[in-house]
Amino acid sequence: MILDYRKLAKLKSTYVDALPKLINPKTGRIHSSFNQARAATGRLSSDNPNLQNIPIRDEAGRKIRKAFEPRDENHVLLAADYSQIELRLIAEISQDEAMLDAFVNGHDIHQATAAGVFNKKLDEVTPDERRAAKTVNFAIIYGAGATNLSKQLNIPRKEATVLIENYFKQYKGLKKYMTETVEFAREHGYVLTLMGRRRYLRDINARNGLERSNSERIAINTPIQGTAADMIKVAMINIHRALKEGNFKTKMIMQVHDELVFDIPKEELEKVSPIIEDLMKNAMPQLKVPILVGMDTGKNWLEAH
DNA sequence: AATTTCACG
DNA sequence: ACGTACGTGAAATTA
Repeated sequence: MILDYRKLAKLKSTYVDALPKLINPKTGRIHSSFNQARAATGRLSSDNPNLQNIPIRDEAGRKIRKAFEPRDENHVLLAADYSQIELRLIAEISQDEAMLDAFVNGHDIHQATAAGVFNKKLDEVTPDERRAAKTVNFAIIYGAGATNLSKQLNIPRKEATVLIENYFKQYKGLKKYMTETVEFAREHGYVLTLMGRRRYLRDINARNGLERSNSERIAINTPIQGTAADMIKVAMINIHRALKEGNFKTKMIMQVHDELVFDIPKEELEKVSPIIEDLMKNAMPQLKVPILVGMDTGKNWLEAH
């Protein structure tokens, strides 16, 4: 009951009460800031208000997302998302054969991972196994250990250890990438995204084991999260230019890490949406791994997903 | 002013 | 032997 209460109190104080106060009387809209040099990985952040943490995961929160609408009834919102961008990029960066293969062949990556770690054929994977494999995929990106994974999956630590072992048997290239990235960081004191942006890691050679471990996880995660950030930034620049050069009235109004949101006059939709899709997919055209973009429109932000 | 909690990717 | 999942921002609570 306390948790239920807090869930609603959070939504009320952070969104329902706060957002209407931030509507600019001249424009009738909320004008937040997107900070370009704040997040250590190269992501954007958003504040005043933060538009990158508008609820979506549960029913009460979805009602808040519904309140975000296009400027008028002649416009629609379009949301364009990169599909599993960080997993695709770890496959690309590590050049792991099995993971690249899964993406190239258009497999469901979580299902493919489940088949590997549970020693099953693709079509024999159960929904629970797929869910567990999804958690493992994300745990790996963040450098989680067996203790954490066991808590996430509500299983004994030993079983989590086995899952991780099977995972790296399946994706040997990922293991290699992680080891080599930490070695690179120890030697140079920084790590790199695919586009060459650096993040320095002061504690990578710390004598304090916890500090060192923290830095090692950052070393593993930053090239992935940071490359995804680089990619969407390139896409945003190219899209902005294309909208300008085409004299479109479409406005790019939000970015949420792997998603762009546009306010589009209905009559422009047919012309503009393939341009957006193309420029998002091809922001980094030299990659082996396929990059997919999902797109949807609606009369509010919830419907556009 | 610092910490905790919780919203998102 | 133990223990550690990455990146944010806002509101409420505690010091």
